[in-house]
Amino acid sequence: MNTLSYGLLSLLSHHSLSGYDLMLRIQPFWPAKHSQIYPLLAFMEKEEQVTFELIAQSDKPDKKVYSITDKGIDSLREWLSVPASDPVMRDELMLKAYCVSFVDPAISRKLFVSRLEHYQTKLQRYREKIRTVLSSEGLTESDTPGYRSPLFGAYILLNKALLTCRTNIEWCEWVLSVIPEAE
Amino acid sequence: MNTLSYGLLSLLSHHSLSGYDLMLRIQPFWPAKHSQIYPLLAFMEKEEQVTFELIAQSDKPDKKVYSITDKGIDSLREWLSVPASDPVMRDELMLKAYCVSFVDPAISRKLFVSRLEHYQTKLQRYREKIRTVLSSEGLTESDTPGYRSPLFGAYILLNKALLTCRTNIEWCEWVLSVIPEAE
DNA sequence: ACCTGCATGTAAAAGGTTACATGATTTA
DNA sequence: TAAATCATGTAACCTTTTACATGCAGGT
Repeated sequence: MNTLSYGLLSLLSHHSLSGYDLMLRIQPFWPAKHSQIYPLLAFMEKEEQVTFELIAQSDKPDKKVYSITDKGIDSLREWLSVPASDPVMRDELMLKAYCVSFVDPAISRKLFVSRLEHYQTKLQRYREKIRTVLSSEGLTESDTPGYRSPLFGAYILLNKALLTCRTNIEWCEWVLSVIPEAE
Repeated sequence: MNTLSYGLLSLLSHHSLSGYDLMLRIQPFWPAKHSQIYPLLAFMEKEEQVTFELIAQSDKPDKKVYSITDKGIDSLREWLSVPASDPVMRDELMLKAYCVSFVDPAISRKLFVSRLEHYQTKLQRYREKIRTVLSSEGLTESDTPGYRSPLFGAYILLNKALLTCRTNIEWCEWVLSVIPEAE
């Protein structure tokens, strides 16, 4: 049971999901490929942290829908009561930023322009997401789901994503303002 | 030559450094242990991206001080002209945040309080760092190093670190304000 | 016809962490 | 006296990515 497996339990604590859906949903918080998820789920099932039900589908391939067990909920509670380990961030742009002076400003600008676009696209997606999540429970954008609401976790995470995106956009724009257009 | 090796070249483009120093300096941007750095440096030396000089020390252990070669500078320029890959962030707290409703608010609060303290400590360190970096070239806090200044990279990175720290502090404080003190 | 999405899996390779190994000096 | 810092290295282990493998449905 590593961090990723607790992440899967965390997602399953709200809804039952297929391995494929789990893979898609965990991306923003803990990037992982299906090749990592599927064997982990098999292991977690053996450990009785999750169970699955085979769902036959006619239009799409059949799927295994996983649910958290009572034992899984216990694991989750225990995991929540120990402090979270430090975040790990690896960003190639930070390594490049340190030595941008070695190339022409036009080349440097491209790096930050494409990153800026990346964050602008993400911001759009998060904005839409927060609307759909809130409206799913009949809430508007000025409402805050209460602590015991099943939406609470998603809500605070989406707020974090929005704040982070905006900060990154701000930084990219500032960097572009201090790199000359040409020399 | 993977991303970490370019990161080492990036650091070496400014100063010659020992493996130990490289390990310490790359931490904020691309966490890596010495056990990963030393074999990589040996490989990079074989590839003629770097050279090293054995420096005997009396008070401390002897060290290998690495320098970037002309071939290394060429690699760096080429690497800078291709777009940076997407950043990868893995934060256990994000996984926990999604299911905090499963435990008592007091337990949840602890998670965010300790993370808040973590970022406050980091903010202090970055504030000191930016002062020492700027004053090393006789600049004050209102000055911005020019694009071709050897300080430019460090300066934009420290600004990013400050912005990110402040955003994270803001978010932790907000989360603590929406988690009840007790139920 | 070809690509994308849905859906599951395995195998090999690369990347990263922890542990083992050594040893002097300084600080608590 | 115990721990931390400086300094380098290897070996074992775990995590993550890439590639291999299959197959149907729907859109361009």
